[in-house]
Amino acid sequence: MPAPARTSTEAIVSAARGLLEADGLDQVTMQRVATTVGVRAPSLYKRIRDRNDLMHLVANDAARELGDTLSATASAADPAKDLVAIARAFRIWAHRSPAAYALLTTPVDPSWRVDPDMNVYLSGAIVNAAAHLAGDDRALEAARTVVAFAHGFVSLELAGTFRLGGDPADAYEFGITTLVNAIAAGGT
Amino acid sequence: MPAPARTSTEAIVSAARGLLEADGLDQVTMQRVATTVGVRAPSLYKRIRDRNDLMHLVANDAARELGDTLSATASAADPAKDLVAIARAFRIWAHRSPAAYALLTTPVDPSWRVDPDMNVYLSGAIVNAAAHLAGDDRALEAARTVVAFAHGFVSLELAGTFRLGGDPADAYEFGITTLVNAIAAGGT
DNA sequence: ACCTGAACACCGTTCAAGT
DNA sequence: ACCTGAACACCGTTCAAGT
Repeated sequence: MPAPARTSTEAIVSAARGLLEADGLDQVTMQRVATTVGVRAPSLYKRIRDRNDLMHLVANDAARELGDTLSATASAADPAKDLVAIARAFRIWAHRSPAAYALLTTPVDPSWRVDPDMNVYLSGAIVNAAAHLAGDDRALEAARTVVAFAHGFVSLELAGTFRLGGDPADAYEFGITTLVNAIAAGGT
Repeated sequence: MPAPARTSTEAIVSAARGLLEADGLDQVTMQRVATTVGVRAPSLYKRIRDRNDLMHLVANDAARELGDTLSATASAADPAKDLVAIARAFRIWAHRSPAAYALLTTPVDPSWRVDPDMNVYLSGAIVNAAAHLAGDDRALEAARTVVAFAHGFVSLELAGTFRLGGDPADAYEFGITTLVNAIAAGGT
């Protein structure tokens, strides 16, 4: 009784994320994921509990990737510049992975939410830069404000809700800069 | 050959929205919607094209309702106070209809997006107040900034992404006030 | 130990047949 | 003109049977 493992959890999550970004959420079916990794649907249940669990893993995977990106952006030299650079990297990542971004920020089912510790990791770089800029006691508040604006802007932009006149990149840059200046000045 | 209309598009949309808010998006099935309005699933297709069309109608309905709420909030006396009051009403509405809010702002399928004119109506009160506060030429920019922050904050809050220390209502109030002040001062 | 076909309970959607 | 049961192609998930 041999047991040739023909796939892996990693490959399954990666396939699901690929389908998500390419064809949208409702094309991420167990059957399509299975055939993508070269196996039949029932075999997936050896590695994941169910489809909700799979979506949760995909969300976590995207969060880790975004967290890595933001961490790699901070240079720790100038906190104000870092905060702007992080916000910029945040928007660029979301534009590259719009479906994963939506999954991450607006889980369709509560069980899809990323793990708490992953959320901490995800916001680490921003909170760190905010602490340097605004002081430890105001770090969370400042980080929250920046994240709220950045997420709100990107989310509306990706959803196509913006009746935007000018260049969105300029508007984003302007909003973030204004916010960071206000934080540095002790405003927010 | 009589033809007793046993339901209506309005009743169908209302039932769908009720199910959405009560049991979540994937409980909004054609069968449950149908039995809720006292009919069998195939009959729904006499009034709506398909499930995507139904979700689109639900999103539009929610947008109209939110638009009504925001319009009713503006008093046109003090634009700065109006903007804060509108932002407050925005958050309260979202908290009362979290599932509809998510549907509205993050459509799972592109076909669910609210109609362009409904989007204009939805942002009307905010743009109007912003115009009074910042001038016509900066109105859109100012409105966009406020909406980005408000949506971002509420969205993260509802998704449970906030590692929030203090009272979120206070943090929201503080952020909006700071933003409105900055706009009034010509900052953003 | 992993993989599979068959089966079950569900979907969305179509359509011929009823009134 | 609207409503319905039956049917079709799909889901997610379970499980006994294969190797």
